[in-house]
Amino acid sequence: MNRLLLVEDDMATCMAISSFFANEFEILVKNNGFDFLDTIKEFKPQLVLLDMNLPGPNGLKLLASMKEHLHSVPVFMITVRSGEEEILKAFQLGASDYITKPFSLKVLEVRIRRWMQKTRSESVIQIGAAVVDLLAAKVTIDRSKTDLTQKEVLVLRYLIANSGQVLSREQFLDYAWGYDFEGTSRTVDNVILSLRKKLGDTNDRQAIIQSHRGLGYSLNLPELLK
Amino acid sequence: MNRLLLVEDDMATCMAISSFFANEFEILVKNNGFDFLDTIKEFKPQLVLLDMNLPGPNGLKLLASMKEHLHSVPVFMITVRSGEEEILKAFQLGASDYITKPFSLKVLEVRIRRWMQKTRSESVIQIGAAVVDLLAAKVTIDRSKTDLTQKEVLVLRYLIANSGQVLSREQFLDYAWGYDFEGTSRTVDNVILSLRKKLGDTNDRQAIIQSHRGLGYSLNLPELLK
DNA sequence: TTTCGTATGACACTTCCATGACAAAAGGAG
DNA sequence: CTCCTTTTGTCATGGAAGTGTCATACGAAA
Repeated sequence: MNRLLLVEDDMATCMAISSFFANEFEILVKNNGFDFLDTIKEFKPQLVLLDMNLPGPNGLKLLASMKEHLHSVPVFMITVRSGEEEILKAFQLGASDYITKPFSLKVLEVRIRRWMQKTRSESVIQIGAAVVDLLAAKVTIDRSKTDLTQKEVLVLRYLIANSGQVLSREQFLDYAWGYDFEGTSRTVDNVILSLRKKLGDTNDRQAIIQSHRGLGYSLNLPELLK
Repeated sequence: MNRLLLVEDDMATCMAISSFFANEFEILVKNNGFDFLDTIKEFKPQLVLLDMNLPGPNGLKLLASMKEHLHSVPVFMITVRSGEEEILKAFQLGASDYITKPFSLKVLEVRIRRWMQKTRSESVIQIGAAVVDLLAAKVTIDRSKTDLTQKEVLVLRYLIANSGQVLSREQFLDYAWGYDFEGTSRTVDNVILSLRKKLGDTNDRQAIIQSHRGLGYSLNLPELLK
């Protein structure tokens, strides 16, 4: 699950955001700007929501100090003020987006998702006729539940995380078995096989887990955005 | 110079934007949504600013129809209305950003700049009428999708990586088959043949994959992304 | 022990693609 | 322009490699 660092001192906003995204992201809330860099290094968030007005160093200062060292982590600035100067400054310092209060949580969600380049990172996701809960390792299809084994969860998570892309058997082995594993390609095939069974997949041209001869497998969700 | 397509019926906004960006971008202004797709195909903008309220088809419709064919061009929606539904819809349809009037021209500028820097590293490429996704091993042309085989992916990747250059059959064989492969030249030809079919290519003077007698093949992209 | 997860091998089946044959096109020489 | 050669376009086909699937063996956990 993706990690989200929220740095915000207004309790109402904190509560709103963290409860709204609770199922989607692992959220760490900080109420001030102290120890900002250390927090990021430890928590390793995929994205940071950063308030402008904070006790301690203010948002722009934090952004500046952070972008010196950790260039790759995207930062969304959040603020009640929306002065042009400040917005420009924020973008100039490397902010990825700039959200003005009050804002819609749903809109914030799509902006975050778009930036993470992941359309779905929920733990519960619909795959064809099946509803998959990766955390609980369960598949529900037509009201009947099936458990997923460890390997099945790993393989499926990898498929979902890279949905649409063709993944080679080597990649699966590296991800789910470890780099030192000396397995045959049959090993991956069999996990795919059982996944297909549990997902009620068909293995034809409309298959959700598609085979690509000589390349690997890919997960093709029917309608990515409905 | 980067090209910017502005589709907007309010003259004041048009004037403001086009004069502000005159030195930075080559701007084409359209006052309505007619001939939208054709305009894009001819003008080949790096980015589109699209108003929601237009004479003719409205902004969301245009966005939807466009994203079916031209994935790679980022679109910023511009509007006076800012209903949550509409914003969500726009993002779901593939909008890259959503700007609410009135807006600061300078802020618009940094948002545009930031997005132009971001779009360079995409795995989805437009080749003629086809949209190619090498990671997904897939070609979309007129809404119908075709899978690419292993050899097709390799050859096409090599063509794209060296687009514009003439590549000999030997080079293809070395890259996609391996140095020790003892194949005939027909082997490469057949892959090129099937690629042309899947890409909807013509094999004439305007062909995208061009033959060079005695030399090899080259990929000629119409200078959309360089 | 029994049970479950997992890895491996066997076998049938499917698909790709290398090959060769021939047609079509391009280029060069006369 | 015409003929001839060389190169390329295109198709059919057989073989071989990749894959689906099942049965089985092993080990860990209950």
